[in-house]
Amino acid sequence: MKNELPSTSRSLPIALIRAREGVMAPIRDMLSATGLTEQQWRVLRVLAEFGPLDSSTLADRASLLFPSLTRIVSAMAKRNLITQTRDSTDRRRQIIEIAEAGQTLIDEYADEAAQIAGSFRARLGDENYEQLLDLLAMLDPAQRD
Amino acid sequence: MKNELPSTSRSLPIALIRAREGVMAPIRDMLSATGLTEQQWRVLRVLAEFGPLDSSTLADRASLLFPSLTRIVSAMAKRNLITQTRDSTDRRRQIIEIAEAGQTLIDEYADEAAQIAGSFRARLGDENYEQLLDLLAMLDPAQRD
DNA sequence: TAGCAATCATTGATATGTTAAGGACAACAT
DNA sequence: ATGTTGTCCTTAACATATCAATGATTGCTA
Repeated sequence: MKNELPSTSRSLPIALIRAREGVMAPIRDMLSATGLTEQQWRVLRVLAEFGPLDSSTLADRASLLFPSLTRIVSAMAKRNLITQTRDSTDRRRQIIEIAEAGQTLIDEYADEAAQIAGSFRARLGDENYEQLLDLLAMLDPAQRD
Repeated sequence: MKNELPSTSRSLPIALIRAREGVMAPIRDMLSATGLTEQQWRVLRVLAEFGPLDSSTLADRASLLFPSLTRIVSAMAKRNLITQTRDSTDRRRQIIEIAEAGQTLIDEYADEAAQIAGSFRARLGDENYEQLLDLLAMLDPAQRD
């Protein structure tokens, strides 16, 4: 039996890309005022929520690959948005913590970011929004079990 | 009234990224055997489905920005996967068409790609899968109206 | 305790995403 | 026919994604 490729208009990868474009557009508009990239914002968000983290955990929670994280963290440290500390018991590890300037940015833009998030929830409706998150989680390789 | 930022674990942008990772992983595994990138595969898929297209339409249907498309198309033309022709009536435009080698790749891997797509549909169930596509479409800026 | 494998992180190389600027052509008004 | 404006596409510049290779430590083991 032969499987037909779905039309690209009903292709899951393409639908995910387009949805992401739609969601990120207003966020990027907001971020352009901060000088932060989307990924840098994600790093700050995670650090603000969970406190100091080692690189592995941070990479995991911000959904960034290690090589990207290395470069992003290094750029953010130069701007004093975060601090990097070597773990004293295991010098391979690195602890990353949000710095004052980073926390200030978060505080300054949290409201606007929350409003953007809220606008998408409003567009879909609460129930659809929650279900979308649940369905997306089912595709997340980290949560498959 | 104050909006709270949602926890990153229930953040829509992050959920979209992770879902995309999960969906693309097996596709990338497949593509590694072809020497195609994910985007090149998408270009071939669109051209195979719709026939020869001008760059704008192709960019739109493959969800690629123009600068990316320029580079991708140029790389694919070098490998004779596609052909580029200047539009005779409007020399600004370019018509892009799948070439024999490109069509061969599509034919060769269509089954495997369809099976991967089918496995995600099976994981979510038909109904959930369709609803996911519908919800994602609601976030697509091109379909908002 | 010297050697080796495993872990954590960085670097390199190539492709793409993103924004801004530029180049070529077309359509239109004067 | 000329200049202006708009459209289609490319180039440039920078940041990120991805995979592969390498460096730096640690932990284990003979």
